[in-house]
Amino acid sequence: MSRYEPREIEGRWQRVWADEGTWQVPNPGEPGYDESKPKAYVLEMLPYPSGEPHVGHLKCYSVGDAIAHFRRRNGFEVIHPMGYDSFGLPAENNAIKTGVPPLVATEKSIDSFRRQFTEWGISIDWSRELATHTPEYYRWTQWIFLQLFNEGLAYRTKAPVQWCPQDATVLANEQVVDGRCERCGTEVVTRNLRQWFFRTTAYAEQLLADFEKLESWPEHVITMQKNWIGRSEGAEVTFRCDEAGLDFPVFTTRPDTLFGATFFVIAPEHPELEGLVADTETEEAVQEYVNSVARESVQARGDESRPKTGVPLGCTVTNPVNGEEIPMFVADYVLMDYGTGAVMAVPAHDERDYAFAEAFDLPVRRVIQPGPEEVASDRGEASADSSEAEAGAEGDDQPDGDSLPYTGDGPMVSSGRFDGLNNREAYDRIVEWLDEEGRGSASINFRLRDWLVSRQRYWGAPIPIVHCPACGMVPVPEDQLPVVLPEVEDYAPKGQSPLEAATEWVETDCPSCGASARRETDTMDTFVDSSWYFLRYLDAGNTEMPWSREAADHWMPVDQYIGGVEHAILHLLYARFFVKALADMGHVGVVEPFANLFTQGMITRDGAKMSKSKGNTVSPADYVSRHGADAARTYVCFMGPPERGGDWTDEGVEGVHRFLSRLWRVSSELAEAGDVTDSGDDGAAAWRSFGLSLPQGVAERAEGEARELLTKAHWAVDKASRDFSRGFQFNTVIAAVMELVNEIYRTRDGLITEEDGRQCLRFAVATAASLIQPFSPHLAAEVFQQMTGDRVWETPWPVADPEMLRSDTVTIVIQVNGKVRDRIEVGESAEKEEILALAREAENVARHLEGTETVKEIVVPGKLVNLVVRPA
RNA sequence: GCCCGGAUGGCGGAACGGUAGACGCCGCGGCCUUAAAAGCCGCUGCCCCGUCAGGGGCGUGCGGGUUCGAAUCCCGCUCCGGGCACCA
Repeated sequence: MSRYEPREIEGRWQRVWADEGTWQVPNPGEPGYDESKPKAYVLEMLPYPSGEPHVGHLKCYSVGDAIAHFRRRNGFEVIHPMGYDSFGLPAENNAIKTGVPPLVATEKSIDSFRRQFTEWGISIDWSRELATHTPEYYRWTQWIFLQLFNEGLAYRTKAPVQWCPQDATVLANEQVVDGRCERCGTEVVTRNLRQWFFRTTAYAEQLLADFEKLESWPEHVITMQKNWIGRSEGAEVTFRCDEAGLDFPVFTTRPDTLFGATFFVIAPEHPELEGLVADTETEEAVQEYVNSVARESVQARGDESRPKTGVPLGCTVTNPVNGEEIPMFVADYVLMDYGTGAVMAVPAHDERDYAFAEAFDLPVRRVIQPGPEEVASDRGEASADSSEAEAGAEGDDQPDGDSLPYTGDGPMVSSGRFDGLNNREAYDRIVEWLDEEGRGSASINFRLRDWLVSRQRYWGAPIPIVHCPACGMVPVPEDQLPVVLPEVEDYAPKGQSPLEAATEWVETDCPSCGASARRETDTMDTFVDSSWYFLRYLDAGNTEMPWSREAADHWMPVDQYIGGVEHAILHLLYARFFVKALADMGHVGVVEPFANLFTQGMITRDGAKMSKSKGNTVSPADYVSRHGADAARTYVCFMGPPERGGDWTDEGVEGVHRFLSRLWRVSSELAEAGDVTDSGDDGAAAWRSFGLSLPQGVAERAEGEARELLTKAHWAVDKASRDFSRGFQFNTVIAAVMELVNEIYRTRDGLITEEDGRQCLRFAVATAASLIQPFSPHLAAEVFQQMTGDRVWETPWPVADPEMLRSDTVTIVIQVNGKVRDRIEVGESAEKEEILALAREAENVARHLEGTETVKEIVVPGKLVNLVVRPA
């Protein structure tokens, strides 16, 4: 007998699918679209094409493809496209190192990705393929930029920004991790530069609120985004500096501690700082301090544990609640880009202010006493009496609950007419009072900042703006798009865009007045490209617009999005922002792009993340050529729950290959044993119409092993269907099919010799093929055709017959005092009394009941009996 | 520090509060073969009693609790992984 040759089988079916365009789905209204079916948009995050695909890609697209197949066979019209996120730094850095232009390296890599996706047999609608580096695509990226610009959602401004010295470009906040560049790990520094931003903060509230509109996202991804957006409620309060004639608003989440403010701190980047100290004796010291802070890396400055530093400014502000003059400082623990860049310092009730007060020997004034619970917990009777409070605050012999800084709740002290009130109540009252007095108001602050989108790099979409000496910033007219990325000689980053060197391209005429003007030379962050690609798939060939509203209305939102958790914040947040902005402009009808999100876990090797430097990488191509795509794909889905990671082992792939070989072998053996047409045309017809059924009479006649095999097949269908829907438990779906194949082998010898037995075997084998199809589509197609003459991908997902899931007898476990002592077989509908009687008779049970009296009898029908006894 | 995950045989992992360890890997034994590979069949949590048949005990990171019954629920920890963090 011949053996399982995956390469041969896989190539053959791949050709069928390519020739017939099996996975192509037109848009509604076009020929071939089935309006009667519900739609499903199944999408995996598009790959960044660099070199060859790795196992992470294999897993992502294997998982996504399984979902796509499952949806198709459950009656959905499934759109499942593919593209490439092909602008980006790695290709550019590679160009600098090797001299190979980014375009050349990128397109070579795309070819490799496309070839491998085909060899893996991923069911992709190639008619919708896109690559973000092509002018056909980035024309529309530029178009969206202009829409945002016209809406005031894209703007250019000078601001302190994060600069990566290695990549010589600015970075978005989201691209700075622990003060280092997300890409290259270099410590970033702060620079004051004129840059382009998208106004993501305009959607901060909606980005939070619309989590409600999602169907199913992993909870931890939502949490991460919520933390990133970082909404906090509080109040904005104005402190006035009379000497300078300036008002300093601050944001505080604790207006209830206003009376405890004993000093005031502003950030080194604060715009008023320079003027405030100009021509004073503190000017020099302040200047020196500001310079030293500017030299520090973002990481060093972010270190919470190091001692507080700062410089007094020699002037004061007035606390609006009590008229006190409190001294001003500049200190780097106050950040310019959160709140207003200035804080009121309440050392008694804030860790950082306390540390600063200690370092600079500043007064600490307690304004909240420990609440009742705290008092109870530290046996000292801390006086809640407001008149005595002052004494307790400065004492250095305080017991536990009284220690400062105190961040809990309790009654107010030293707070004028708010004394005695609980601080939570005082919070509202103080805000009300501030509002009435015009010295402050309730306010909400977000951690989220606007998205810095300009980059001083080459390999990205040019920003479609022209700078005219007369007209200022002029958008390139839509009919002149795309602004094509020019070729340059030198990609090396020099702190300004390499596009500056393309003088012929840079020098242009103002679209507005015709005078000579210069093009914007910064390019866009590549996250801009990937923030809308899922819309372009819907109408990929459209040359009039980025997508038609009808196409978007039909297919959006993405029903199932699949990708790595590493994009939990950046990509997903940006894409959500884009869709909200586009919705407000009327270009799409949904406000959330991804209704359901699935994040797959990372595959490791020898317990470690794969990397070229560790030499533990796995090349999918090697395994595909050795064991076949089906084995590699099925293995990554079998390793464990797909949302969790897993460690790659060669033995594991071989095990799956063995399982697939067994299925193939029994199939070809059966094909030889009897012609499919033996079961008549109605055999194949039955598959088409019922999904899963046998020729007339066979099931009814089946007994013994034949019956057991049919039962197992229906059990597998039921189990697989349930686990598929239950959070994509692919590992147990595959295990169920393995069990079925094992049962086929157990019963094979007895059944293969006669016609009915062969029918049952054929049924079981076809069922196994049908169930494994989402993971091993080639082998499934081969086996299913051998068994039924039909095409498995055109066959509905099978449904188990409830009659076949029932068995006549059930095993009842008998416990005595919770310990399993025996098992009995009883009729399916046995009565409680009958079961109990049989249970007591069971040999081993009877022994354990000797010399005892029964206290309680628990009977779980069809499952177990627990006899609770005690010595008589 | 705060917020999420996770911990089950030699390994990856299964188990609506009801037979812990499905399925796979590794290992061991048998069959086939001149031999090997491949394949097929079987065994495989740990310990103890028994010649066998079989029986008993222990066991899901640790300590408590709820329950007839807990890997699963509750309380308190430990360790590992991830995210956020001078955010006022």
